[in-house]
Amino acid sequence: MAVKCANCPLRRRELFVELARDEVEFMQRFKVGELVVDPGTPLLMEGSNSPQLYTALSGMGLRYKLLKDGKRQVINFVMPGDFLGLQASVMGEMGHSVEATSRMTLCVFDRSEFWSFFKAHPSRAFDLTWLAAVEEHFLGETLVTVGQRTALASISWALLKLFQRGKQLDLVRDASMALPYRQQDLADALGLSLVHTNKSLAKLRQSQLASWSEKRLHVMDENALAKLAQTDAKPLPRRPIM
Amino acid sequence: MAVKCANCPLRRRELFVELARDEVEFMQRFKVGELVVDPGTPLLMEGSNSPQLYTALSGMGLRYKLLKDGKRQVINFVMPGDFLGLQASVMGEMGHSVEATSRMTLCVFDRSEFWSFFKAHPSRAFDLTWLAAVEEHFLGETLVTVGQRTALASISWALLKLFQRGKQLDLVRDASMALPYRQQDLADALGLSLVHTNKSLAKLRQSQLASWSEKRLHVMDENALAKLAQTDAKPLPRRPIM
DNA sequence: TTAACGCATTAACCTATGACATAGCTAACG
DNA sequence: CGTTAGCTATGTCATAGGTTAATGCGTTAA
Repeated sequence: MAVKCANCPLRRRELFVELARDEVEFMQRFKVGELVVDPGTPLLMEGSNSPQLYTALSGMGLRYKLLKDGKRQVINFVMPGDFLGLQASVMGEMGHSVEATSRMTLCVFDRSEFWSFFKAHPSRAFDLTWLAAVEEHFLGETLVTVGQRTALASISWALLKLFQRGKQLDLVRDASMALPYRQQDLADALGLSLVHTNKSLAKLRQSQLASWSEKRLHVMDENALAKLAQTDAKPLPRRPIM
Repeated sequence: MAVKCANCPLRRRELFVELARDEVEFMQRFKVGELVVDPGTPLLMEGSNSPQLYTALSGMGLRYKLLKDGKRQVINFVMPGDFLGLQASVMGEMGHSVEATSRMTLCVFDRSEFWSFFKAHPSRAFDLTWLAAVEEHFLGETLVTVGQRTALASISWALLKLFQRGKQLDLVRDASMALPYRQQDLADALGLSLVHTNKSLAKLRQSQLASWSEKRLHVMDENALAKLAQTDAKPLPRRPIM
């Protein structure tokens, strides 16, 4: 049974900006249902123009691109609140694929009504653009990481970001959260080899700043971790949720 | 004397989707003038919330981020038709800085009217989102490059993209175009050292596929270059222009 | 005219990271 | 209970690319 948008617990999280009541009602009209998928399920395919639009409600996943030689670049980690399918809606095709890495539940929207976001509700159209800008902003930071930081700093940065995201989604208990990814996923996100990722994770664990094993991330010293990652520990900017 | 939007020659280039007449008139109302800047001029600053919004009309520039240790990541190369300042408009601050690397002329829009794009003209709001999605798409490709490709392939990829962009902007004559960047700029875009970039450029020159020197890029064999870059030479998708 | 500067180029040397090989752990399955 | 498959962990060796430094060359500034 699908959650009514009016009762959506996710939307109330600290990370998200508040919606006016009429905006919530507006969204409710587009919600056609909920989808629950198992780990490994592909949700969107690069190059496709699929009619689905989702907001992740729970669980996690990956955005990624594949090269012809089989290499994979993970573009981003999908967490609750993320909006999936925007590129296909505006550009006509997805620039990357998306798949679940844990059991996920997704809010499904009717894309044939997408255009009415723009026509009928300017504030929601604005938020859509905002979301795209947030994504662009984050990809810029990722590029800095992959291009300029050392392996250890990259890994620290990635774990820190995931942890901050988790905190604001209320996924953290006792400085620890579930992180349902494989080391290979992180390696592919940072342009590192699996082996080197593994070794760097070990080093990080020894440093007592953070540890990630058995699908759980523990962060012992967020500030020191941020320092190692050559960044500051300032909270993530708030953003809209669809 | 500023060009009237109705007569804008840039908008007619192959790269851009066509605008309806009323859309052109709508844009004209926001155009407050034109700006001409010299090489090296900063246009937007990371973290700032500047009131300017630009569309590049001619000349080139860079989007980049700086790290505290002085390293720089070039996020993207700015070419005619690019829209600058969107992030600040929706998120409240820029995620990167922008500066000119050649003499540039820019179309200046009044940001205080930005909101009326959404309220008064849904199709233009849609295009704004489209632009953000295009940028996100391109950053994804860049991430693949920096994360997965070898130095030579990265450089081939970057030169190919710049060349394709140039072609569609009608900047290419005799398989060659102006490319007003330093080797350091390309190095910072691809996460490579200056020295290694220089050596790889020399190798590319020897291979007779492409050469870039004295601020001019020559592409002798686009398909072979694409192959070296591990990509295909398909034309860039069309996109809106503001 | 010279000095100073920015940029391209080259060479010598070094290291962070990748590739390969192997082994152990855990979960699923018949 | 043994087998298989997927993942993590570690050691050794190889290399792509980084770092440093020196040279040259054209342009600007005094």
